[in-house]
Amino acid sequence: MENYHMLFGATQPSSSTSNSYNFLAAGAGGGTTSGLQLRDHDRGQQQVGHSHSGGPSFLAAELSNSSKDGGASPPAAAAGRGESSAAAEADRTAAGGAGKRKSEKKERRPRYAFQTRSQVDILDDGYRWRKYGQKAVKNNKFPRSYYRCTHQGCNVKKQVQRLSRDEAVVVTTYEGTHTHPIEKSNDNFEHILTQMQIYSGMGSNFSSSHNMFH
DNA sequence: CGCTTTTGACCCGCGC
DNA sequence: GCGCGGGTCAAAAGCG
Repeated sequence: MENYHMLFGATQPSSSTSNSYNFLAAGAGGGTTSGLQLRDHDRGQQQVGHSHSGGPSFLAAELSNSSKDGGASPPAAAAGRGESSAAAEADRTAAGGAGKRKSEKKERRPRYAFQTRSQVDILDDGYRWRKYGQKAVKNNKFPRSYYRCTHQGCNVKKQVQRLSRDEAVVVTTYEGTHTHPIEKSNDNFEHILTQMQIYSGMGSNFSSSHNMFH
């Protein structure tokens, strides 16, 4: 499909009081990353959706606006104990004491947030995910679910959360890029569009859906 | 049977 | 230094 390049006006760097409302992920070939406020991210998104040009990417606002986390959140960085996956982490080393995080070069993990309106929490994006955790976050009444791509060597993670404010809105945050092709046909992708509508918290008039993907 | 989900514990960074 | 909040692991249960 084409690229639905919808960049937002980007707006100003806000960061002033209240929620952070900036960053977004651009999608598609014309992708433009506008100011992302997320952490690393260097590869500038290499197609999230594989050959399909990534598909729509949107941003999410207010994932947690309590006191901390004005918009940036700790980059994960493989904490956990013990080894974890092969990919590159190893930092923690055996010394349980201070896990200094030196890592030299491999830490680039782009993050993309989408905000969609859907009745089902997990949208089928063509990849297979295994849930590895679920936690309740402070300001939301709905728990946040953590998924990881099951493909070997692919450390893409994703977390899904529903806003307590709008039960209809589901925020999906992807972290990392897939290193393998999708296993499902993309036709399905259209199907997923049927079950949700892209929702933009800021503009609100992104035209409403369906028209953009035909 | 194999794999996914479930669920409590653990761990870590940061704020106080 | 302690506590909170959040992210991940790992063991057992569930489901196809």
